[in-house]
Amino acid sequence: MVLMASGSATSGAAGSKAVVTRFAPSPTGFLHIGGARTALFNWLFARHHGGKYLLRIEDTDRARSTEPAIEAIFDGLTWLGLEGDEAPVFQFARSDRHAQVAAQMLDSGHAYRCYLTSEELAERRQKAQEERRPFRLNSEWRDAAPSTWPADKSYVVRMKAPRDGETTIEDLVQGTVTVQNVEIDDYIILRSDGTPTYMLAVVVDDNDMGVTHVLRGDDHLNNAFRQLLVIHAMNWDVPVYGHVPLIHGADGAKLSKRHGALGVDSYRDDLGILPEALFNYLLRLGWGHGDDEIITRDQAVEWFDMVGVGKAPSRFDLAKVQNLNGHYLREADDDRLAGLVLPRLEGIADANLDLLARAMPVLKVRAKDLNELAEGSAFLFAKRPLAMSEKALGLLSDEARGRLGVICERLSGLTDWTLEELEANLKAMAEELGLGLGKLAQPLRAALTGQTTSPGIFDVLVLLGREESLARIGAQADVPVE
RNA sequence: GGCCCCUUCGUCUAGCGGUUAGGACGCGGCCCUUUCACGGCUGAAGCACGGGUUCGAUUCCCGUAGGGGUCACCA
Repeated sequence: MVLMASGSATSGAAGSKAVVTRFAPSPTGFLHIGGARTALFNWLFARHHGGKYLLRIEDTDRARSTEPAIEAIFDGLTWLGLEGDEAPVFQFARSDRHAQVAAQMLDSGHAYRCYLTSEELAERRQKAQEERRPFRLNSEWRDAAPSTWPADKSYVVRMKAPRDGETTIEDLVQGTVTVQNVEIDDYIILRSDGTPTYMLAVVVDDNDMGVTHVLRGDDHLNNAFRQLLVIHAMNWDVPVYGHVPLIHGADGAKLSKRHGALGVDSYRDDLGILPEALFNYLLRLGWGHGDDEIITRDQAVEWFDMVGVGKAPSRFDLAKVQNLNGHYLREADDDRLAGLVLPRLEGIADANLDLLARAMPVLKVRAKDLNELAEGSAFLFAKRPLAMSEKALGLLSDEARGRLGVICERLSGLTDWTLEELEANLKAMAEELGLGLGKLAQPLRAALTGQTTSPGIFDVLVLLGREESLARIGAQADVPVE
């Protein structure tokens, strides 16, 4: 071994090459939260190291892959800002190449034709289970001479896994992981119809795409050992692996549809979450950087590294997503928010966008998501007579209605309908009547919004404008007897 | 069940032999206040258990328990 001059040292198996990562979902459903985080980590890792981040659709399972799923995945990735650096690769389109690699391994003796049928396999498995011993394939076709190959039967192509020794992976997340080779089975790389399986395709494509770092869910950790067989058989470079722990539901069980495993589109459309909030949340799930909680995209790129990724699975916590979302909502541009909220309001014309945007500063501090924002802004567009909530009605006692009459009269004489004027007047009025401002503000709030909670009452008055405000107050007021 | 992996407040995490075990979400209290929020202050809450190693273990090693992943002609 030659010692390198200090300063020119490189690190890692693929250290001398530019980093290439990939996110490779199978289009059998929407982009779920775990997939989104895997994509995020791959994107971040590539950005951090100044490398490339690629997308590949693993659609070799023709029966389960669907076009809508592909669209949903791209849609989700785009929303989160995790588009690939190059056009995505569709795995199925490369099946000739996969078959070619399989043929090569067949020739070199690393793989073999296996004429065992699914039924025969199932029988052997069941027998093994009945005898309570681990099932190991041990196909009689593994070393069969070509002369014994039946001409009239279809076959699958299997890898010839070593039967002794052990294999070790230096995983970026999991550390050193060693598996006895007997645990690795002669898995199928070509189905009986000649199509490649995922196990083959993933390795061929990663190699051909120049992927240097394979970062994926740790449900693939065992697969890595199997995939190494192909890599070694083909004499290809071994990528650096990083198997990230899975995300579980709030109850610790595997994420399923019942446990918050919604598509990211649901977080956007149903829960009203902002992409930057989900980005931040996903980043912090399984990864940490000191005490930092609110982390921008740029900071994430600067700080992210796989050494910060924990080995234990983490639970998804919607409350924290919403808290984060509240933060980003407050930070978000008002026009942007108005645009996002308007479609959530039934039958409100685009012309109201301006009012919505003007109301946003006082609305967004009170909301955790776009739905709450929409609810909070509903009073702006309510038609008279206003629907009153039960609590609001409770605020409108005879006494309160009387006071509303006084307020109505007083405010209608106001020359300037401004925050300052309104505030000065109402406060003066409260003092004159010897009341706390609340005694005036609460009935006023009820009359103006039909609710007991709203933005500051002076803000509400200004937002609604003179005419509408007076009309709403008047509708609930008893005109004082002169 | 075999194999692999994991274990710090309820949750996400910081910690990388010596700390009053830190932060955040959530929860309680107080302050601010026209409501609700926001914001500020504050409180309760954790090293799964048992052995080692060590002058000293949350930290290193080994067990136990618990959890997760994986064992397809799915990916």
